[in-house]
Amino acid sequence: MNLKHVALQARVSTATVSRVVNDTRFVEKSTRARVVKAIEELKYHPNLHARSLAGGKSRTIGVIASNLENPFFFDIYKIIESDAHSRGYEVMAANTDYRSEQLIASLRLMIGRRVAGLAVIVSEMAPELMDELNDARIPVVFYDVGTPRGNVTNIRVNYRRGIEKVVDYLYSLGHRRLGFIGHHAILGPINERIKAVMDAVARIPSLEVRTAADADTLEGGRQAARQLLSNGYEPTAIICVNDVTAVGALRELRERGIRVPQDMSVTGFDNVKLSEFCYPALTTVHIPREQIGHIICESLMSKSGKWAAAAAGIVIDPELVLRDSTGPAPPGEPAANQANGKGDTLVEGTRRPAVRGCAPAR
Amino acid sequence: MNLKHVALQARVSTATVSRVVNDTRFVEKSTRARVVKAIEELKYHPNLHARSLAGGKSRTIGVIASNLENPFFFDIYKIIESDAHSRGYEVMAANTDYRSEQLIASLRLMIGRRVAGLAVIVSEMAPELMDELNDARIPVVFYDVGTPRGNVTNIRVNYRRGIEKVVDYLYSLGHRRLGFIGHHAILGPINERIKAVMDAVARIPSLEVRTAADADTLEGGRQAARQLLSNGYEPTAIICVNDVTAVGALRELRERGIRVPQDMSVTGFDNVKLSEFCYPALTTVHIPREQIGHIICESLMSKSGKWAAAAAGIVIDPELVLRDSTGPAPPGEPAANQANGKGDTLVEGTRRPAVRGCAPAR
DNA sequence: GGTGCTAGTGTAAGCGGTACCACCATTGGT
DNA sequence: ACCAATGGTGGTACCGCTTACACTAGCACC
Repeated sequence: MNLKHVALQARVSTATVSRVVNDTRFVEKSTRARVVKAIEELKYHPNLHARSLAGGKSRTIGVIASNLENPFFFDIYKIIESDAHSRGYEVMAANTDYRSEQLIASLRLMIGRRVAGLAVIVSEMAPELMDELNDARIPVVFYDVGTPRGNVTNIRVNYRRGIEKVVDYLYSLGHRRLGFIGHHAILGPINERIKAVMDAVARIPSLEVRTAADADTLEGGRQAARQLLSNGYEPTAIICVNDVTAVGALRELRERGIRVPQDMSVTGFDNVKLSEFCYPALTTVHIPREQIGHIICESLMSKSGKWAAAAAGIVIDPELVLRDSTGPAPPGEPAANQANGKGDTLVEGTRRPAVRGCAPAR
Repeated sequence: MNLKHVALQARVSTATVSRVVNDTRFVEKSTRARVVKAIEELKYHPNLHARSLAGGKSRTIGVIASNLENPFFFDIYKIIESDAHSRGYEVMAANTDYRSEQLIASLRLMIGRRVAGLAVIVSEMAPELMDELNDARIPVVFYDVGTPRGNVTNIRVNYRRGIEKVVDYLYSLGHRRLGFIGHHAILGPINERIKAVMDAVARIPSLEVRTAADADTLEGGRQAARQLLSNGYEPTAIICVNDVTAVGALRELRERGIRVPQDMSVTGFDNVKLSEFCYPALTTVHIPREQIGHIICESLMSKSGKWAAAAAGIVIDPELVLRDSTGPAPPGEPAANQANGKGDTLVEGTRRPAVRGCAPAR
């Protein structure tokens, strides 16, 4: 069951067995064959803990995400995993569920495992934790939180700019009363996102907005929509913090007999695959998850720190993707300025001719 | 930054530090305080590899799934994770992407890490691997593959029965030409599933069916639907291997102007949350993922093997869930027997009155 | 005043590998 | 014939931690 047993069986020393297993140095063919045979007979599987301990260096990189259930996170995870595998690394994932205690636990776990690198893709990040991480001397990449320091790289998305594009676009369609659907995440960045929405709206005097929040799930989006619409407030467009919650909101609207986009426009965020497959397809904001994943791997695993240094300040400018869930504000609303005068770079999605009358009868 | 350093700093022995860290035995208050202080000052994080190695026993359980991107797998994973955490275990996940080499790699990884238990939720499983696992003396639970043996428990879903219920239901609605959308999984069980479909159809003489397959993703479902419909074959109902591919198929149909369920009925499988949120909501078959997750944890982590023994033969009988994606076969089809005479247990989903005319104009 | 507990602590033997070093044959060069 | 490489192998000191065991006080009990 361990090296010694195999060595005994193959009548060699443990060192030689180790050489065979790791394919290092020169081992005579016949000896190697004996060892391989012994390994198979004894069904020997090297103890990875012992290996890591003795070897000192780890070949695994950790990924901590807020909610792997959301394809946004999972897509990034997958990229990291495939990049890592192709370089001979393993990947360990951990979910925080937006809970900071869980983040702490996961962080300590990763440090305890002495991972070779760590990607932290969460919205809840306390400064103390960053210190703790910094002292652990592990290469770290943060997405969307934290600040670059010694061994930590930082990738940011200009979320604010993305929201502005959405708001401007909705404004150009004549929408004046907006709703925002967020998700529960008590700490920093999410509030920062709500703030981004508030600020984007505040730039334009005639706009107003109300917010609601629930879990970062389909059901959460639905609940938030319900909450948003339950107070007599009647927005003509709902901006959702991401595509998943947007799909949740779509369902609530459908069940209320509110047609999208005729009666109500809805926007998502992230441009997750699902946003193309739901009905109606979501107007959303594209976040280049693939690129993000690659950058993370690059700065975590490339020997030269050059790239990492370059990436230390990377900020991504997201693009608007137009699909079928947005349209002109319903008539009876304040006169609309239909021109899209903002000069934003719009990416035309797989948009089809306006769709009519598709909500189920109540 | 190891035990010794801490011991030195706190002027105690390494054993005492270990006792403090693990909260075992009796350590005097003042001593403990000194140690804790030293730990914090030195930002000490115990090396988990060393711990596992020295301790001998592991507190982590492994989960290997075919495609964690599919909520079916992820839901089970989440249950396992939460159950495990509440018992003080860690969880390590691995994805195989339906690739058997990846399965082998993941399996060896888990064995190498000496996990305390292993849940294998995949469709690709070669017998040799089962042997290898069996010899590793690790408690294992298989979902849907393998056979119970020494330390392996087995959970099965009567997939065949589920498919029969779907076929019978569609038949009762007058459908005679069916399509089946699967996904690429070369090995055993999936073919077994296609076989289940074939058999279920073969029971009823007037039925015919054709199949298509692509990846287990939204896009894959769409491609498979495209493939299915591209040969001049005109089914009136499409049975999908799971909800995700069904949602993919829905999109393809929508884009072709084929109305669901008026022109075409579509069914999913699994009853994933998404199946309620897509449009139209999917008629599907409920697989109790929560129960499955709990059973897995129970048989992996309960000290008494009683439960495990009981679970060794567990077979789950899935239930049909009716929603909006199925309806009577379009007129012009062979006379339909509208009665649902099969006496199946049907679960009435959140079904709303028949919906009309909702596909976008082409 | 021994004897037997118990609480509190130190010592050191592993856990299963890795990797450095030493050693022994062969070689081949001079 | 001698020495230096070189291929192939064994010996063994760690890696950082847990844990059995030993030891020391202090205290209650005959």
